Amino acid sequence: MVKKPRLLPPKSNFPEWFDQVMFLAEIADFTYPLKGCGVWLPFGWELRNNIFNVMRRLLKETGHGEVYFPLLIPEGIFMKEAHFIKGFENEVYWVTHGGLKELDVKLALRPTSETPMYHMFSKWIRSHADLPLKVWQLVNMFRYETKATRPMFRLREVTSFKEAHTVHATEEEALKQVEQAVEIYKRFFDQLCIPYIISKRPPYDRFPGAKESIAFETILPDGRTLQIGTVHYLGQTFSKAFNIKFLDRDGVEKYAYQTCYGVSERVVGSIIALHGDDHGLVLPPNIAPIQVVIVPITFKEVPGVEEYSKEVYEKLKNHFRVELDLREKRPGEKYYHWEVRGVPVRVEIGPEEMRSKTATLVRRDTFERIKTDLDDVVGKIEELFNDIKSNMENRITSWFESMVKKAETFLSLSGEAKDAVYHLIDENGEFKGGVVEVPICGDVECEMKISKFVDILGEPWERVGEVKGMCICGKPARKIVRVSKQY
RNA sequence: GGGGACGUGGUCUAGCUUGGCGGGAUGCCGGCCUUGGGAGCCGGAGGUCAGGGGUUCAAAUCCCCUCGUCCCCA
Repeated sequence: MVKKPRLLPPKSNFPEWFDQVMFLAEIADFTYPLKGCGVWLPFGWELRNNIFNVMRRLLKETGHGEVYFPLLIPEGIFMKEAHFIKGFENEVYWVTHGGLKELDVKLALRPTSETPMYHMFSKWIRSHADLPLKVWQLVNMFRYETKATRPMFRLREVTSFKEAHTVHATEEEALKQVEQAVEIYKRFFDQLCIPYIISKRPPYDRFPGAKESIAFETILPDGRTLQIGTVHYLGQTFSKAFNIKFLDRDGVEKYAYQTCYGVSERVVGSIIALHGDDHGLVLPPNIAPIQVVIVPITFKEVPGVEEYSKEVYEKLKNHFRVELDLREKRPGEKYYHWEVRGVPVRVEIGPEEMRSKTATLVRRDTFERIKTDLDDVVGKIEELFNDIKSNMENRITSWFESMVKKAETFLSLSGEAKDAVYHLIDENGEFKGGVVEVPICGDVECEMKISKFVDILGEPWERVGEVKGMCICGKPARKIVRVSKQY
């Protein structure tokens, strides 16, 4: 029997729960007195590093080199591409002073690194043999958000911005790279047990300067969608602005084709938000900072339990990230302590286990207790890790699929609610959450009408079959768009 | 851009109306007792009441300014 926790609000109260769990699980401290900025705490930072190491591995496997570019960008470089300037003019921090002296050239704090990178790319690239160029970095970036900021999800200092940038000789190659980027992100989110949909953003919602923008979205427990990754095909927009040219085999100098793709600490927030429960975090074992915790249950009149728990620790320490909790606290308090931190497996060691040379394993995801012989404990935990991961996947996937619905039509022009709106809004007009796939004719005016009610995510990236149904305007539909409410 | 609310030990908060010893909860430290789901008891540390100025015999409290945070509307 598992008791209900007292200190953490129930997850059904998601905003409160999220803020509290960040604090109680020692992920981050957002009491720093600056809007949109927070402090990563050791446990949270380790979780963040484990998550981005999954990405690091994937990018290395696919031939991306890790780099570091400066945070400060001279104004002249920042201002080279018109779409880009326009897209970021409202949210750039500018450094204007060095000490007391006003700077001759003001400096932007990067809101993303296209401009400094592409300035350097134009120096590095001379011939087709220099291509493709594929680099990435994990850095902080700054955006002067004017809307309400939220820990992990909308920040003024994004501390963990993974941005990859590639340069190619041909459009065909660059488009192939876009597909590879999508594949990399799929594998990344799969390994983190984050469910997603992939949508092609409509032209008016593309990254500034991009020819195509593809977005990964997940759905948070309150039903709103959260963009967790983007892949952009840039064409020659930036190569022309930054003069990224190469001499091709045919002796002709040509502008290169580019792509870029990014994710941020929103993935950390998503894992916390999607898998957590009333007891706190539930983490996939592969990224959990502590994978196994051993809690000895000692009695004054029964000596030897602590020694036995150390024996168990020695058995496990070379296989897992293990913590042996010898603090002088009662077992119950320790259970709550490690549960809120999402430790996947707890090992309880008391007099009974000591006598029988066994261990009691408790799964974080289901609280199920499993007894095992000490000799089998390593294999049993490995087995449990697999079970936990697939259980987490299964239960989040079935929830997620139930949140993505298909509609036959949107709503009539008179404003009368029809199919699609019923899926998103209840009888009282309250947002129910989720995503609806709706057939539309493809005229921008119709999309504009729809976007007065909901946010348009774009068309599904995956091939869709024959499109049926009717657009808001009454004409037969020719494509599908996904709509929702976004963060 | 416009409007509103708030700022008190680490965290949360009472006190402000009507000026008069800054109190509690939680967390932290020490001790006793205990340990199979946050137990209990005793003791203790911890404060620039956001900052500055003003009114007053006296300001967390009233007035002004600044800073910061949150919320609502465009």
